[in-house]
Amino acid sequence: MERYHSRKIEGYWQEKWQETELYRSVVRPDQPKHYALTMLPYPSGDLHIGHWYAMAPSDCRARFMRMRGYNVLFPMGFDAFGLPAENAAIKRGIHPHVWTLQNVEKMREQLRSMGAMFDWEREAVSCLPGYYKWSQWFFLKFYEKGLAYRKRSPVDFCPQCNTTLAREQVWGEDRHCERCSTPVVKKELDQWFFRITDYAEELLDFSKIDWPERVVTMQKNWIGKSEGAEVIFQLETGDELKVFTTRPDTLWGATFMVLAPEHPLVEKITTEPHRDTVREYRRQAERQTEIERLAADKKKTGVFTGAYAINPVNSERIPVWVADYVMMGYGTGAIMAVPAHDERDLAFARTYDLPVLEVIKPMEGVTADGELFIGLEDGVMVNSGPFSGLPAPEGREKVIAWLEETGRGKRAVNYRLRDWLISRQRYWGAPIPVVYCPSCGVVPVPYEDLPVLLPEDAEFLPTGESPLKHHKEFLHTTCPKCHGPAERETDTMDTFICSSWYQYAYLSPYHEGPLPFAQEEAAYWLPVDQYTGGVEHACMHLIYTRFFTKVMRDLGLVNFDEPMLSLRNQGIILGEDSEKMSKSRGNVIAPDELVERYGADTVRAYLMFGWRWELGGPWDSKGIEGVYRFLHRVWDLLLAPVPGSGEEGDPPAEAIKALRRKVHQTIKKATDDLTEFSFNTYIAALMELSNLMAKVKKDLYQTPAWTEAAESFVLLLAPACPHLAEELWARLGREYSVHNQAWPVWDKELAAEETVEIVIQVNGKIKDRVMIPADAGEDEVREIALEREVIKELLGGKPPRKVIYVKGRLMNILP
RNA sequence: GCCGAAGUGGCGGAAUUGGCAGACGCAGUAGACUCAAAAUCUACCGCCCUCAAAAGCGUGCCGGUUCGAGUCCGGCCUUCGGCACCA
Repeated sequence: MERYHSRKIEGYWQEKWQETELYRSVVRPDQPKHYALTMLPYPSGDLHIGHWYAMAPSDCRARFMRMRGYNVLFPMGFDAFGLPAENAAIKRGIHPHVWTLQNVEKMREQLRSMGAMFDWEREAVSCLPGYYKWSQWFFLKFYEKGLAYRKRSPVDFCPQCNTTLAREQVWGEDRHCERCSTPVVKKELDQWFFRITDYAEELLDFSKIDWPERVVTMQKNWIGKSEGAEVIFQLETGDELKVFTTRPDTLWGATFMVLAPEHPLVEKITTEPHRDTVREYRRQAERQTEIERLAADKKKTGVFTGAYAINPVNSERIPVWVADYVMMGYGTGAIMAVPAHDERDLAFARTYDLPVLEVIKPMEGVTADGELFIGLEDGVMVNSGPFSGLPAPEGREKVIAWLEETGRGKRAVNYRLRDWLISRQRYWGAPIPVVYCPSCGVVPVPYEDLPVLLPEDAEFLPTGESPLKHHKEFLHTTCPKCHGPAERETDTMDTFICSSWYQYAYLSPYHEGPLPFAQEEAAYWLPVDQYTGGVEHACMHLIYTRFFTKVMRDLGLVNFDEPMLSLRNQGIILGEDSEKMSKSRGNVIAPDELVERYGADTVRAYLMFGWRWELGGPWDSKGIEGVYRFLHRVWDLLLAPVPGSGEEGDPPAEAIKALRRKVHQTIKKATDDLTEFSFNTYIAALMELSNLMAKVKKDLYQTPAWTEAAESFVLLLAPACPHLAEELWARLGREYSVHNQAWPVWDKELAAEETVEIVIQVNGKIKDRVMIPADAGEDEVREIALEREVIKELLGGKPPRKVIYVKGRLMNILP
């Protein structure tokens, strides 16, 4: 008999699927829809095993939903702008455009070899003008709504990538670039920002989405909401100094003020005798942030300005200091220091011998850790004038009310989240559609002039300035308003903008018309039902795309609040040495070679079977052999005839029952597991069924029970191994295509066990096992159990004190 | 330091959510087939003691709740992620 030959059948069916447009997804208003989406790849030119690990199980899930009767949209595209293309150009002299499109072409082929149900008619490539026209369109809409603005400020700059970065793209303690791991430096630049902070509060609401707790927590931490009060301190110079505090109940304990070195008031309020030291300190601080932020020895330094502030609650005169432990970028860039109840303030006070005044005492029964009551939120206010004696949480509210009444402050909320810096000083991105006119100022490019085309013939050398700046024809333009000479913005947009709306682009790629996507498609498919991808995007892409969708809703483009209703993260496949895969380590697993050797179906099934999907782990080249053997066994099991079958008498009724039982149990298990993304146990269940089928094959081959088992098996296998299932389906004489069949339904009665083994415990220890009818009641089981020799002996003729019975599982007898 | 996730055989991992710990697979051992090897098939496969059986031990550690704990509660330890002078 012909053996399982993966390469032959996979190529054949991939062509057939394409010819018959099996995976075209079209709007069918009478059918429930399911929009399954997996994160789009960057076209690096090589699909690696991580892509497979993300996409193949996602495809399996999408196929499962399709068989369950949903009209499924499962699109694919490319996040095609970005640095590697430009770097390749610099290094090897290939134009980014050529490099990228070649890579897209290659990866398309690699993706096809996976046998996924992607609808290629909906493919979108973000570097094509028909796509980035709309990325620019969104910029203009954001600008119109006041959500895009230009501002000069100290920003993070990656000296390796030669561009500024968003706060989200700066990682780790050493504040390195997310792409190249180089530590970033600060630069004072004019940059475009998106006002994501306007949506901070709404982004904290996760009630409408089923996302992993992990991602929700990371986003909550990232947004970093803290509630408290803004308090106004009068300075003796007559200036007002605003500070943010989460602890207005500790106001009476404020014994000094601290300004960030960059605080605008510093220069103004510093008195003559202190001017030189303060200036020197500021210079030092500035240098330090640029040179080495790593100095995490946390020694507090600062200088006195000579100025004094008046504490609004008790009119105490308190000194104003400058210190670099206060950051300009958070709150107001100034704090009231309460050394008695804040660790950092205490360290500072100890260093410079400033007074420490205790205003919160532990509640009765609670003892403070040290001599002071640092950081804890409960306690009783003391030394706080009329508020003394109040519990601290209540005090906070009362003090805020009092501040508001007396005009000395107000309730305030602060977020850690910063506005999204979207300017990049690179060539390979969508140009920011703005013109600078000497007489009209900042002028947005009119919608009808979109796209602002990226010129092909730029010099993309990494100078730290945008290459477009040196492209004269691009740079020089006319003002859309006054038609006088003007200059274009030469920075391009962060590629995360392109990926913030790609799920909408797939609906009608490169859409022509007044809006970025077709409304009739949107009305049917949106929002995304199931999103899958890596957790590393928790605080970047996944926040940005939520932000985009909320803005789109406010623009009237969509009528929902969240882009993706459900999200699942896969883990990471490591090299066989348990290290992260990398070319330099030489531990990279190439999927193309695996497909060549084992076939796509084996690779798919192994990626599902080998690990818990959300965890991932090290590759095991022996493990994939096991799955390969399994698929070979399946082939022989379903296709190899049993010589002389059907000749000798009736098949045993018990075996038939057992087989049917297993089939229906497996249907249930597979259904539950795929619903829950438990791919490994789903494959294991198929293996169990095939093991049983192998055992009973010689007795039951070609009986109706066998046929039912065989067909069910193929249907259950179809989402995981689409090619093999299609081939088996055809060879079993069924009509094309297996992927248009309905998912099998399990029959509760057939799946039910007739007899079950229950465990008999005495005092919680297993002493005996006995088969009982599954529907036996407690009394019946008790009778059987107490008659067992072992149990009788252990009880010594006495009646048991107590008997616990768990139906169909166990009986625990206490003597 | 704060937040989160995870610790189960030699390995990847199961365990209907409080009820037979180790499904399924990898690796291993023995056997069958073979001149031989590979492939395939069959059996065994947590630890300890034992010729064997029985007993005993066993889900990171310590304690608790319970007839019964991998699962629940309290306290630790380790690993991996995220955040971090955020006022």
